Amino acid sequence: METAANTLPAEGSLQLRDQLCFALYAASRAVTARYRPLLDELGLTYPQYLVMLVLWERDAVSVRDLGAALQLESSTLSPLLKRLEVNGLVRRERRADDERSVAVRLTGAGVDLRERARAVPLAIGDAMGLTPEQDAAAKQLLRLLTENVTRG
Amino acid sequence: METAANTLPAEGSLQLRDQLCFALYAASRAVTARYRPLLDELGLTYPQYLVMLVLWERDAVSVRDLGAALQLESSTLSPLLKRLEVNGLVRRERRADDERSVAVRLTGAGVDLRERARAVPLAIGDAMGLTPEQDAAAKQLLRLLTENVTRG
DNA sequence: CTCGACTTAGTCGTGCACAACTTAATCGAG
DNA sequence: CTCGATTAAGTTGTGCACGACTAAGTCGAG
Repeated sequence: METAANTLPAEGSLQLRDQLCFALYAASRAVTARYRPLLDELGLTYPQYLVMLVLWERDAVSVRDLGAALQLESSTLSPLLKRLEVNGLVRRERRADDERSVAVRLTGAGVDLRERARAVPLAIGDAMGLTPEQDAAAKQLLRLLTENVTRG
Repeated sequence: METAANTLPAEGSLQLRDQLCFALYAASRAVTARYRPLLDELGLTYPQYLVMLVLWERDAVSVRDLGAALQLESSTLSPLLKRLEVNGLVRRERRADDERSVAVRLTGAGVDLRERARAVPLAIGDAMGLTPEQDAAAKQLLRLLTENVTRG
């Protein structure tokens, strides 16, 4: 309900503060920054954490399917997965039935990390400080936005 | 084939698709990707475009004030500004009254680029496809989220 | 005036993101 | 079966982002 004193949403404004894109960019970096100290404790970066979320849901995922889930290119995932492998959280092996494909699997350490990670979304949800209604509304709007912007 | 396609059983708090943080991260990258071809025409990256937005509003801004406006560190801005300078869009000069500070100023080409950039927010706003009410609601939620997550 | 604390830009190292490209494996029309 | 098209993963180069650090200028208490 920002009216009068707050707004001048001119058509085609080049004002930084008017732009949804900047609010989005700033919010995304602020949230990632908030995750950083928590994920440091787990030895993960934020994109690595997202990969682990996928693997904790369903193990033995191809690089292709990881990319589909996270909307990331193999050129981003391949080095990231190599770092996760060096850190002992995943293994990679070519699939026998299709040698082009690589199955990414959790190691014991990768599986074990899940329990320590359970506190993370709770802490972040707390820091976000949105009501359940606001959280749901934000997710809905962001998914709509992503959908529109991706297609079109 | 055999394994499930894209079903999402909502059971745990570590589900990727339940997390606002992922919706935010994906939306931010999707919007930036949408900007890319438009900004390529102007010879700008998305963060460079944000810097230009600030300079088009108010010229002769210090690196410090750019950082405050965009929430970016000097370690991000310094190389970015150097690239803008190489591309002929800005000049940098130490302030006479405080030699620590650097004033970033638009060149003629930098000023001229503003008119060509006017079409960009219109095209993006169109691609986002949100109603004015949804756009306002998203901005409000994202600013609240950023505020909460940054402080706290 | 002096010297230590603070401020401002900037450098360096690490890790994303992504476009363009490469390599290797699989598929499929003829 | 064959060979060109397609697909999967990875490599390379560029440009953010940010933490840790550095160099240089400014300020202020004594």
